[in-house]
Amino acid sequence: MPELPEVETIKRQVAPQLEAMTVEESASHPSAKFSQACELVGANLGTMRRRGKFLILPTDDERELVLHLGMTGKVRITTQLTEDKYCRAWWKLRNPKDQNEIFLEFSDVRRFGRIKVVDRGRYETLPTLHSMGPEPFDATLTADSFWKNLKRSNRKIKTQLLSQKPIAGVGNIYADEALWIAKINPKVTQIGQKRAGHLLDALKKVLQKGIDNGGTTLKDYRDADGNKGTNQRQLMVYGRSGEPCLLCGTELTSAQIDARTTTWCKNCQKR
DNA sequence: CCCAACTCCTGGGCGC
DNA sequence: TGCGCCCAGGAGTTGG
Repeated sequence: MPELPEVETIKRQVAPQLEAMTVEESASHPSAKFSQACELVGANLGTMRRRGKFLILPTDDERELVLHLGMTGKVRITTQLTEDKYCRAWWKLRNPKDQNEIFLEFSDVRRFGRIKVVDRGRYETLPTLHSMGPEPFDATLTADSFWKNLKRSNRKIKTQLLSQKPIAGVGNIYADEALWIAKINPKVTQIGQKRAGHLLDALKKVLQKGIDNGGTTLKDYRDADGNKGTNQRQLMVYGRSGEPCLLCGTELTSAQIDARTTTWCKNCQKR
């Protein structure tokens, strides 16, 4: 499940190869989730950026290609179209300087991913992106602003983190890891200012470590070069239900919180 | 506006 | 070996 570190890793790999390329040809899966891909033909590409778990590729005609990898989405750049029954869209790109030709491919087994082409900055059709909270490493995100944003909702803290509103880019893995580090029970609905600060520190720490390790590969995730990340070796709680807490030895608990498997230590993360 | 419930998808793991 | 069942879960949609 690509979260911020996985999407950031992919962005860093492909952004330099796409810049200034011209879209010559495109094809996509017929589903409305992917079919807008073809609207990009004729455009010249700018610099890809990441916002939360979304990849955004601006064009010189004031539009943007918006990609979301969902659960099993993969992005790669090739010199020849890959034979792949799960390829949901591809774009043939030409470099106007040296006439070199490459393909940008979007593959997604489970089709939870999405491809949109929008006018620049117009994200009304992408509600999560439209109301996305601050980037974790943005200077405007402080312990105080984070705490004030969390206070506005009375939903469980785990649910709030996954909503993308208090902070962008956090998914199930990094949410559980950060809550464990900050010693916060995932079911609490309100936390104090000081604990909010600890949680923000923990989130930044686990996300930065995830980026440094090239992402977490549990099963499906691969970077744009087809390689696995190594952050799965660093996980403290995710996927370790029933195993001992690495801090106190207590058997880790797991339960569904708003239909998401959540793992935590009942001793270290008391209500 | 907020929120809860439901939906989308398919490979892989499991029990029998 | 193979069948049926269930699981993984981010974000869009819908209705209250």
